[in-house]
Amino acid sequence: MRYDDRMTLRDRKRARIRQSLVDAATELFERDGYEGTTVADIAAAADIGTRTFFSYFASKEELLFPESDRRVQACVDAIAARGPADTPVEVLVRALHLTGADNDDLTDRLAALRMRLIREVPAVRGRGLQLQMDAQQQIAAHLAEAFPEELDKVRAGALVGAFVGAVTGAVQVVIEDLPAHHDPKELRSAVEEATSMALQPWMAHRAR
Amino acid sequence: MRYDDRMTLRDRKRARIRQSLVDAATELFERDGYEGTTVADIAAAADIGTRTFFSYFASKEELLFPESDRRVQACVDAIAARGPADTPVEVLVRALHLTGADNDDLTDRLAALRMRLIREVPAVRGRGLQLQMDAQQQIAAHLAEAFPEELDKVRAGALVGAFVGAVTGAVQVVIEDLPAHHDPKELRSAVEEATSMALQPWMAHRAR
DNA sequence: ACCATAGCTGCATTGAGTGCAGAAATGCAA
DNA sequence: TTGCATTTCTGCACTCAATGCAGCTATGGT
Repeated sequence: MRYDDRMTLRDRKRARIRQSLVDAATELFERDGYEGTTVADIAAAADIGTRTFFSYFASKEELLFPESDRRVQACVDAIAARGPADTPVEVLVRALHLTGADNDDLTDRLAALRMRLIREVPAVRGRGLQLQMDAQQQIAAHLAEAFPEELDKVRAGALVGAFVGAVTGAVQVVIEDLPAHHDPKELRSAVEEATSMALQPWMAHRAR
Repeated sequence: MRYDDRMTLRDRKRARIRQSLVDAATELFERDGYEGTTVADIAAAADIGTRTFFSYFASKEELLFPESDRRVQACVDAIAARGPADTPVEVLVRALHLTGADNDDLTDRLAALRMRLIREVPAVRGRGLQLQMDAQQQIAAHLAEAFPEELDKVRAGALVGAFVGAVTGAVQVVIEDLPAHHDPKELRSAVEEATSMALQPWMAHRAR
């Protein structure tokens, strides 16, 4: 038996189908819109039974947030990789900058679609916010653990919440003001600008 | 025609039915749980047709957030009522403290239920977060307008986001650590503690 | 008392999501 | 390869939220 296939056949097949569901959904959402696409359509496009869809994704919205864990994991890793002289704020700034900049080329199309649907479809926005809150909580827990002397759990929650809230609040304003048909690159740079603007107070604090 | 009845009969009737829907929902959610209660049940308890329910509330979740505008309005008013020497941070701290403290006696039961369901039911949490974001955006817009020299729109978004995010992040941690069967008063004081803890960095800034 | 209109209602329909039970595919051992 | 145990897939039936429509009822103004 080969070892370098990192999964059993079952798992590889499963991963393949999962991916093809995301691909099919991306395609269909772009063509017919989110509400105009049914789960049955997506399942059919990926050639599985409608019922089976729900053993891959718990809901239609989840399709837009595959690997939501990855970003959180990256943050947690960034916290774990802190230097001995780092302050919580420094670590957090690094972690969040990193999170905002992880756009792989492959996921780019999905990311753009997601951004648009978060604006337009309440159900999607709701799910996205929920995932964000969950991520915040995990990050806060790890941060509190990493700096047991400087931060208790509640303070860590407040700190992370303030950071993420600042970025989100700034990005939201920027997105709203963007012309309806914007260049994806334009959005990307606008988000980056908003992010650094939001984090600026803390950066100044760091430079003291 | 009497003038002191501040609405037409139609509107008073409508308001009465709306309230009785909220009351019925509160009752039923407490007794049978959120998922265990159908919209049809609620409509029946308020003695209206199931179809009619949706002309009062756009969705089942809305029942838990009646008058979500009131809080926003209070914040906006607080901004409008600023003194000439106030800084954005000072105004915002006042506005948010006020928002957190507006528990009327009558809405108390609903507020407790809402808090619980936000924790337990994803759909409710999602809706709550959405309303929060909308509120943030409105507040940010007004704040930017009130301090055109100190803040542009993006910075206002970041500032408000940071405040609300800090409070929310802190509160979330507190709520999570609370024993399953907690005294409502306990929760209330915990939330207040978390709030002031979250706002502390800015209060210090103000005191300089 | 009358009429125009706003609001209420039942009916039918769509689509998400779940439970269940049988069929099919897979992993494993001989 | 064959056979067996277990996981996964799938169709079917069902519940419930939500919407469109068409007819009915109640209200407000004259």
